[in-house]
Amino acid sequence: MLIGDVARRSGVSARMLRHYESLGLVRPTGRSEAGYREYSGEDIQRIFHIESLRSLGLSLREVGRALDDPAFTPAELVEDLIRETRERIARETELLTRLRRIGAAEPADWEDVLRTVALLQALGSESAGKRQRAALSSALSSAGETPVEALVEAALRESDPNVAGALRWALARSGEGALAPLAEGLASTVAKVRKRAVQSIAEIPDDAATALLRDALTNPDVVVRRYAALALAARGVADGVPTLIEMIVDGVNDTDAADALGALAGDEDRAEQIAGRLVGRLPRGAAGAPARLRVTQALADIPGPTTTRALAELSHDDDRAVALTAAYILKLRGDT
Amino acid sequence: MLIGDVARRSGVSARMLRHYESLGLVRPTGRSEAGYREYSGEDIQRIFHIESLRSLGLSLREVGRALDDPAFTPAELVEDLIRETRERIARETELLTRLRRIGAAEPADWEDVLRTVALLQALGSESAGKRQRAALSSALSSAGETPVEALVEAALRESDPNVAGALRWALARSGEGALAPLAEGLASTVAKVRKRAVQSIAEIPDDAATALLRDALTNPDVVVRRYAALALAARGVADGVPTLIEMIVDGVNDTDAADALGALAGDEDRAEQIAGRLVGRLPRGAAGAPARLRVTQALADIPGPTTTRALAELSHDDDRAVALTAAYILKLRGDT
DNA sequence: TTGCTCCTCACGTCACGTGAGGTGGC
DNA sequence: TTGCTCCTCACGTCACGTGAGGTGGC
Repeated sequence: MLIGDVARRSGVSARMLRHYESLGLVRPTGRSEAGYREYSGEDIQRIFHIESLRSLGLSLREVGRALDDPAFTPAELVEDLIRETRERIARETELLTRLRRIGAAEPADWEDVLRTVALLQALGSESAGKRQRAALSSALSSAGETPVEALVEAALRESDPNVAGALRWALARSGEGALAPLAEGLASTVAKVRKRAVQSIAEIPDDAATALLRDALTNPDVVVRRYAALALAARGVADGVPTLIEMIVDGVNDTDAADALGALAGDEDRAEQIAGRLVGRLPRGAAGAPARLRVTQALADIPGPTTTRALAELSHDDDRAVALTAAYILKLRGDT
Repeated sequence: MLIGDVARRSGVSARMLRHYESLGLVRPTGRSEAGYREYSGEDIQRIFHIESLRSLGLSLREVGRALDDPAFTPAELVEDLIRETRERIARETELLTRLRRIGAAEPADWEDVLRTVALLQALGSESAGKRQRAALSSALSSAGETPVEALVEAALRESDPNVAGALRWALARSGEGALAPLAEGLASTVAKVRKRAVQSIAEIPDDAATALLRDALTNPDVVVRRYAALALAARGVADGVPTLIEMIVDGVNDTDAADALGALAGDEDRAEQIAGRLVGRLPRGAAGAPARLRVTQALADIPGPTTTRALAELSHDDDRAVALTAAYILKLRGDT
């Protein structure tokens, strides 16, 4: 078969067939009188074998060794090819993410692109100072210029508290785009990521963030629920009251929780409800004394008759610290 | 700054800096008396810009246009880059799958590799004939030579009934490796894939396949449950009896289901149980007559006193077809 | 005779690396 | 003086594409 036919059937150009020959990969079995290359069936088989190996990513040199050097065994090379392919995929995937973020920022010119590339690079930098500057510059730039997803990713990854603060501030100013990826962060398998997610959401003022915090009250992670409850209380939303009360009973961040309850107790009806719930969770006995003391202290910020009655009773508590505290609070309230 | 310093700080080799210059990308602002290139701060900025754009996958030519041609706007090019990156990832992912399958077959030499490549290619071919030949040759080759995952993938995708049969046969002979990916097929979102998966498992004789079929009895897809029940009955496993009875009542593949029940009724106790369940599901009234007829016909294959009593009653059924059929079966059984 | 195929030789592409042979600055 | 840096010119790499200029077969 002449070279043109072989090229047509194999999909390998005549130029490449000659190139293969010059590398010693396929040597046509014969030549016609006029010097035309004549490929035999075996030659064509060989060409298909070359193409098969090339389709796996072998270089022409490697193909040559594979077909002619019996000591050149596949195991190791195939392993290398797998590793290299994985690495390429990882790199390309990372590139795709960056490109998508740049595209999403709808750059008007290449300067916009360069700014975004620099920002993304700085957000992912090893240097906390660079990350900090990037976060601040992103917070100060006008909305839509920074890829929000990248900010969220950085905020969920950031361990430096100063940088984290700057990133949350930038997120709070970045518009609604942040909430969806932050909601994903709440479902992360990594505890720190979940915590950073709820902290970031807590600093976003709008109603959608509030709704997300409400959802977070049913998050499987108690840390998330606690942050959500505190943040909701600061917005005047009482849905997190049971969580806040548990925090007081359990002695976890109990002064913050007590402050939050106090803030919610501005409304008279709600104050009565909170007082009732707090009193209902008063632990009994000597073992319960520390928790009883915390609940007593929390009652200090809750007005209303239920609290007053409870404090009067607590002022005769078996535990001296509880009794003294209750009496002191009662005196301060001036409604003994 | 001289070229060596610039190279060290920017990570771009001196050779490449000269190359950039020859392409007109960065021209150092000055030259020393001895002809040394002197780069200014702006030049270095420019170099970083070049590297930023190259990191996005722009060619040097594209970088040049981006930095110098105001009409060359990013939107379109970024879109193209995204598309091309996606395509590369898709290709690389496909390559990785092939490489992994080849590696898993543990080829001793490159001939093994070539055989596997050819087989994978044939299994994915457009030509049903090629797929058929590949399936048969894989079924006839010794175990471990064919990447089982590829066979499963082909079997779950195959619409030609002949090829599908050959693939299921190959799978049945391929060892246990097939069950895990077939189990995934049972959970596919595509109905046809689920059906092909259960049909393939049904042809694998070992106990693990039987266990998988048992699990399949609780599959959300009724089609899967039915195939599983039929296959289990053929293995003497009675767990699918309720499904088989529903098939008879609903008139879906009811003769196969009746045969399956008959096969299970070889055991005396089980025959009584099946008969009891069948009689319990006898629909009443004129509207139920067709289903009643199917149940009656199914009872023909179930021995035992419960069946005999039920048939005696059915032989006086209001529906003439039911009554005649019951009477006829009773007569055949010879225990009127 | 015409159009097609084949031949060899060789340059171009892309983003570089690596010399060779020579010179300037500390 | 020595070692370092810089200069220009140019070839090599990898897997090709694309001629140019010439010839053979139907």
